[in-house]
Amino acid sequence: MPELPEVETIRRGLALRLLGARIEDVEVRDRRLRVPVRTRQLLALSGRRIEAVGRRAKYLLVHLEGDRTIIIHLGMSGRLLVQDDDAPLDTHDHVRWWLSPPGRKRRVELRYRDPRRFGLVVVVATSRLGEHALLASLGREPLVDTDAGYLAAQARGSRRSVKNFLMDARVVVGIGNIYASEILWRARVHPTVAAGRIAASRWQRVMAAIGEVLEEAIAAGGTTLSDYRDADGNLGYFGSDLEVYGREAETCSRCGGIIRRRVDAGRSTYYCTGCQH
DNA sequence: CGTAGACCCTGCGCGC
DNA sequence: TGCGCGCAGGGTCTAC
Repeated sequence: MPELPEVETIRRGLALRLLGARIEDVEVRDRRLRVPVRTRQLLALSGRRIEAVGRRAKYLLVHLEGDRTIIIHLGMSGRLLVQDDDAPLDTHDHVRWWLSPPGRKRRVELRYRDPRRFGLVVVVATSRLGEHALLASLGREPLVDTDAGYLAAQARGSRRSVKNFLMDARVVVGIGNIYASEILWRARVHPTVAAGRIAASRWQRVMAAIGEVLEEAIAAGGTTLSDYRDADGNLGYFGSDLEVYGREAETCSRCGGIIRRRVDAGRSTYYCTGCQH
C-alpha cells in the first residue's frame, strides 16, 4: 500500500504521539505475516520505552531502550492505528500494543492491521540493525543521497526498463509503482526506455524529479487511493495531485497528450504519449 | 548474470 | 442481489 512518502508520514505521526511511551502490554492475534511474528520476542519488550521512530526505505523502525528495535513493514494493505480507547476490533487486527505515553493518564493503543498480510513485525537488536537480512542489501535513500551520477553508474549497461530500475530497492529505495510513473512523467522520460541508454543530463532530470515528487507527497501527507490512512487514521490528500497514475485516457496537464496505461508483469504503468520519450 | 514473471493474500468495484 | 473477474500501492523467489 504505502510508498516512501506514506511511510514517512506515518513515521512522523508515530513519533509525535509515541515518543517516550512505555510498552505496557502486547497481544498477537495472528502471527501469519510475510515473516511469522515471534510472539514471545514481542512480549519480552514490555516495560521498555520508545526512544525514537525511524525509517529505512519503507521499513518503520521503532527504537526501544535496551538495544531493541521493532521493524514494521506495511506491505500493500498494512495500517498502523493509534487509538485513545479500545476501538472495535477488525478481523485483520493482527498485533496490538498498549502504551503509556509520558505525562498522560490514559494509555493508548497502537494497532497493526493488514488484510493481505504482506507486511511484517520483527524484533532485532538495534546494534545489529544494518546487518539484518531485511535491511542489509538496500540501496540509497533518495532524499538523502541525491547523486544523479550514482544512478547513471548503476544503470550502465543495463537493458531493463528505467521504470523497473527505479523500483529496484537494491539501487534506490522507496519508489513504488505509483511514484515510479509520477517521477518519470515529471522527468519527461518514457518508462520503457532502457536504463542503460539514458544520458547523464537525463539522469539529472530523473534525480531531480525523484526528490520533488517524494518531497511534495510527504508535504501533502501521503497519497490516498482506496484505503490509505496516516498514523491518526486521517486520509492523506496527495492523490488528487497525481499527474498520470490512474488517469488512463485523460489529458496530460503539461502537453495535452493522451495518458496511456500499460501492464507488465501485472503492474500498471501510466505515461503521457505526448511528452515522455 | 540479469531480467521477467509468478506468487504470497484479501477486498473491492464492476459487469452481467 | 449474487457471482465471477480483474485489479490493487510490496517484496521475494524461480526459471529462462
